[in-house]
Amino acid sequence: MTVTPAELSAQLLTIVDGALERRGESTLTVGIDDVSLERPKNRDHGDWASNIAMKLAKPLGTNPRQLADELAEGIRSIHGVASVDVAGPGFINVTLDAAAAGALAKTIVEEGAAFGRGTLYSGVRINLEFVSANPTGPIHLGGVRWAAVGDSLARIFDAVGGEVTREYYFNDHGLQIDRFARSLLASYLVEPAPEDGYGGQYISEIKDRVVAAFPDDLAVMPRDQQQEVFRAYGVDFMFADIKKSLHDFGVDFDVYFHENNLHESGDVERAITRLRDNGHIFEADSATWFRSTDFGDDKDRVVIKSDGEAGYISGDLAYYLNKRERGYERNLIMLGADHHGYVRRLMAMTSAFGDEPYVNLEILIGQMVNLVKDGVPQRMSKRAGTVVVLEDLVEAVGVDAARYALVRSSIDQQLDIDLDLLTKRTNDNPVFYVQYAHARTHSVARNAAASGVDRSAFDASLLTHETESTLLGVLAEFPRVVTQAAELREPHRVARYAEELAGNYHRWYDSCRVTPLGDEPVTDLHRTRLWLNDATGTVLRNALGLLGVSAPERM
RNA sequence: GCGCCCGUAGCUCAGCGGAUAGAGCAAUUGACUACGGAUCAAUAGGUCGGGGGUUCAAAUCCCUCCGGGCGCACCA
Repeated sequence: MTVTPAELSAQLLTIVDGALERRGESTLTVGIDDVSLERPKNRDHGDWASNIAMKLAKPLGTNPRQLADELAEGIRSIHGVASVDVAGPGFINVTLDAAAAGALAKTIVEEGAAFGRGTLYSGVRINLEFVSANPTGPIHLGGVRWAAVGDSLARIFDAVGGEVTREYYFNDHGLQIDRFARSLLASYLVEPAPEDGYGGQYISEIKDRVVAAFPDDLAVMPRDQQQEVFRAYGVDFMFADIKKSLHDFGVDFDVYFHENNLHESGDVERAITRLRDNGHIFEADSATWFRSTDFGDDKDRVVIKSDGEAGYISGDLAYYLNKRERGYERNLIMLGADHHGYVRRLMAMTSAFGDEPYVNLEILIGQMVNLVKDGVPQRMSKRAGTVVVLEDLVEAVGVDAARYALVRSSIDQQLDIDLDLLTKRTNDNPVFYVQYAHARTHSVARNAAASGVDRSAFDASLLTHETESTLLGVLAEFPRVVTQAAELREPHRVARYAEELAGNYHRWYDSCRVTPLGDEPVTDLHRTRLWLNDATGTVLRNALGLLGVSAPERM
């Protein structure tokens, strides 16, 4: 019978409640989070530790060690607990017996891909918008980061029961697109690129494709019609390219939402009307404004400009309402640090619609990606030809290495990408360390089969080696890591966990053999270890899966 | 000036208010006639940017100062 940290926590909660009851304490409530056990860094402190006695000592007006002793007494009677010690200022250290801890290996193998999944967002409809790069050029390094992180986050939400929609906001309305069209046209007419336009090789390539695809004679058309052709065809081509490169990167969106729809469907007017009805709209300087300062924004925002055109925020208003009407209770948008100024106005909008900011709408701000060469940050410049786009990155290091490098750091941290480093010194990217560990589990399993070791027996009490109990402890943490990554919106936790697991596996491999040496007989210890080996492979595969990184069986 | 993020080992970065702050790379030294050496073991390397505060306990929370990045339009 398996003893998981979750079960242990639940039982500890009962014990704590009992202690509170004996004291006649009714005002103090203790939740499951308060008693969640942590894995001590130091092995001498047992398999699991709780600080609950220290937390409760003060409100109860008691001595933490005394309380800990009392709780420890109860914990000793839990099935599978080998020993309980009270240490330091009042830590309760729990050591499991080998059989109870080791049973997990079998559980994991039997659960397979389901191990690690949770229920945090069961049935919750989540809309996760990310990348959303303008279709005016290929996806740059920054956008690639959001692609990797966003997709991984979506996988994690899915793993904890969320009904996730990956959404790409396709900005096909407004000035940027005009500039793009004018740039294509200029290229076609062999004129210099517009001052505010786009340059680069891809412009001329797209131009050629438009010319090839357009059925009629472009040359005889008036200039404004030519530009319209380049706009319509060019955007489609660019967009198809973006879709394809994202797909090749392992990122597929469920919804590509066209901003134009919001303007054409009347959603924008409806959104403004709704705000007006709620009294949040005013007229000034012949423009129409949203009084966002009523909701904490630092200035009011123009929704209809004095020239009658919709202000930028109008699209956001309509888009948010549209998402809400499509039934998403949680809407997340990932943006780069250069957009962090939007957060306040978008939260003001959320409040103005009567929703709860930071709950119904959440903006995840990720810091910028720098291209580094020989330790020196490179200014990414189109003219200097130092722009790195999605395809460049994948071509240089491959999808797995690229995704892993982008997802293993906190998004709060600026990220340096050194292509030479990632390419030449592959050890600098721990993805290979993790993948190798996974490949090794399969290699071991193949050898085991060849030596006649199978999973016909399982005796967890045999898993007594130090590296085995450590490995089991790490395996047991996986579900919590996934849940925490979902709660905090931090996929990098899964990557770091995978590295830790891989390290513990390698160490175990080094000291515990699954296949017998020479003519030694096959024993139940070998068979049981095969379960542990396979369990580790399963968890490594599950973890890499959450990152969108492959788990090769051979390397 | 205001706002957001960052400052942890030589470098790149983890670190959920807890026990002796960790990993990879780089450095030094070991381990293959043992399931793959893309591995493992060991050594060295830290005023957790500075200063206050809260707490039984602070890298973690609060205040402040100093550095670095980014942003503050009737542009999108």
